[in-house]
Amino acid sequence: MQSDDLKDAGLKATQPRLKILSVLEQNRDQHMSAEDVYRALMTTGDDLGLATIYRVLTQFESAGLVIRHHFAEGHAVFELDSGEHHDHIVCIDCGKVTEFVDSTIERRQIRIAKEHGFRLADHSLVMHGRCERRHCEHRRR
Amino acid sequence: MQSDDLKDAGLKATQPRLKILSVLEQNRDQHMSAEDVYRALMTTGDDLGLATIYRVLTQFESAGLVIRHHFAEGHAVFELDSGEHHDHIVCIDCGKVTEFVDSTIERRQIRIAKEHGFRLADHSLVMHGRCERRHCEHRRR
DNA sequence: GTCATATCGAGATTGATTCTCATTTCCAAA
DNA sequence: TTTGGAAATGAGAATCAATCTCGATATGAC
Repeated sequence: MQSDDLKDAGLKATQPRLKILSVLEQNRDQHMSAEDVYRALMTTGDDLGLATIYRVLTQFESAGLVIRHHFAEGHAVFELDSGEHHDHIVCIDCGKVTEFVDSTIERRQIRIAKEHGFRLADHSLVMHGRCERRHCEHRRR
Repeated sequence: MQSDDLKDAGLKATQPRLKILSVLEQNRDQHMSAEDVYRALMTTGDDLGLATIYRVLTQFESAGLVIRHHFAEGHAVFELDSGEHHDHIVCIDCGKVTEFVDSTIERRQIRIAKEHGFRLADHSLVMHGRCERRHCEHRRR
């Protein structure tokens, strides 16, 4: 049950937090911005304050429930932490995000980081390109 | 001569643009934010408006003179386009940026992108990690 | 149920960046 | 060289995402 997830994370199981967690679970395949979560809750009649969304998402991040990404130039996006590491390709034009894992790159990544004096403990890798035209119908907001 | 660089790029060779270009050239090894450029010019007594810095950097980017990066969460940084492609590792703690090129990763990168329907024409790759403690003295602003 | 405490929400605030528009600069033609 | 008009600049207002403040409210241990 979700309220246990929250308690395990050391957070009280409040209505707002449960609602936000629920939205994230219903959109496991998406990367949602705070604004996205806000709007999703609006449509179901749960209008939480935007400040709360930001605060709770940050708490979730600290608790290891979600991962925060800074893909595009603008706003941060969040995804539930599945526990399975993966990297991302982001379309420069439409913002579409695709996940992938490539063991060759994983390996070299760690090696290169080490060569340059970096510990990749908390690593992430983002590639930027342009996706096929047909995906670009929904332009970046 | 710098004014020719500007003209070749289709930009009038104005004083502000020459000054900004000059700052970037004097800091080829750095990644500078608009604010950094602003402060650098302050110290030499050339106080351009911050709006001008932002506007000119954007023009330089469109003209292909500089590359804009969005490494950390906050502000964008710029570097003169050397024409030689390279990728970056950014320290999560102090913001230190290191450049590298790895042909294995280059190759797989293109392959992976293609497999996922992306054209990597204008690609960039950023890794995030933590650099050796001793580099972290100058904390991120 | 009661209470101390954690949490919430609305609105103010911040920080980076962009926009507006009156003034200034550039440059090519006279 | 002077001049006219387009392009560029600067100061400050506006914007946008995100954070902070603080009085009001909900949570959960007792």
